[in-house]
Amino acid sequence: MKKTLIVLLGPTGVGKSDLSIRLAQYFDTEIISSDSRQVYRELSIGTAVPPLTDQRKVKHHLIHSHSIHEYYSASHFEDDVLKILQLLFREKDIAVMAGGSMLYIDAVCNGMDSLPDTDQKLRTELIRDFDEKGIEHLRLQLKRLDPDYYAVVDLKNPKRLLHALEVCLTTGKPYSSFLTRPKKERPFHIIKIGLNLERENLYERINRRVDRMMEEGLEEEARQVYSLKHLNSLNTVGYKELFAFFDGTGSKEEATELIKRNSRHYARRQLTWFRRDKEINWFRPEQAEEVIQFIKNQILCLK
RNA sequence: GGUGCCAUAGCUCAGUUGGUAGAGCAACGGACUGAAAAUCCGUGUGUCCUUGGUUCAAUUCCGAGUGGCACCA
Repeated sequence: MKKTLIVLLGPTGVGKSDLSIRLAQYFDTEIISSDSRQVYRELSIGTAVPPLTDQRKVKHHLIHSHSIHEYYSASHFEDDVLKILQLLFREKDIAVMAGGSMLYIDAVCNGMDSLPDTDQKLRTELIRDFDEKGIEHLRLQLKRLDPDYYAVVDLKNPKRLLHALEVCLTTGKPYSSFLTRPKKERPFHIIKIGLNLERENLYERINRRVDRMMEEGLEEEARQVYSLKHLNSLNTVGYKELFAFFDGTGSKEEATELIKRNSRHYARRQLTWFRRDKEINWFRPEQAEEVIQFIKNQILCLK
């Protein structure tokens, strides 16, 4: 029988973690976190890592599995998850993946085109070029090296330009030549469950959760990694705002409000992304019974 | 009780020498292929407190009312 991956997704703070434990317990399986920041072992409070009591109930994967010093990406995540699933599916028919990192989820469900590893030195050089000469310099280079991608890329988005240039310069081939995007076939079924709430309720939950994080000591957690604030892994809601406070830019209260706002913005971006995916079956967070029933029916159909 | 000031977007406020209005923040929509909790693009959502008057025309000027603030009693 073909195995099944249950993908539980939704905006930040909607209640994915709680339901993921219910599902994993019900289907007697384990949870893979699809969260781009929970992988870092130095971060816990600000990334809303499930409490140890929950982690003891059900085995979790890809939580605290890496260091903020490591270079990690959606593609690494894809590899990691596929490896974990391969092992897990030897014993279980079902696995649960829960989290809200859109690109990471996509990497697992559809795959990413394989690209060469990026050279950190080249990236640093390109960023310096960008800082010194401006975005127009990046555009001109890309126009020459990859006119096809130049025609479709967001020319105002430095990250897109930088990454395409990196690939062009390391391989000597246009970046767009790697973007074949064949949706990769997975050796398992995927059932996507989306959780959502009315916007107002969602925002209230997010705001309350940020207050709770502050009570639990987010400030101290951020202070411990403050000296590393330049790391990409720390360009993260909940930390960057506190770093600004430590730098003397604004008060603690202002930082807290910014964390709330940026979390709300993040939730909106997640919903924009998810809205496009017609494979998602939407539920409310309290509909655990309905979700379980739905999954059971789906699995019957898939047999 | 008296005097003065204020009332415009969800909030803080600007403005219209009378021709139905615009900033910041908030909010909302979108993009997204190895940095993605990142990065980037877009959108004004309004009984201009109520009510009389003047006027071709009032959010704007005048009167009254209501509410708020300050000062004086």
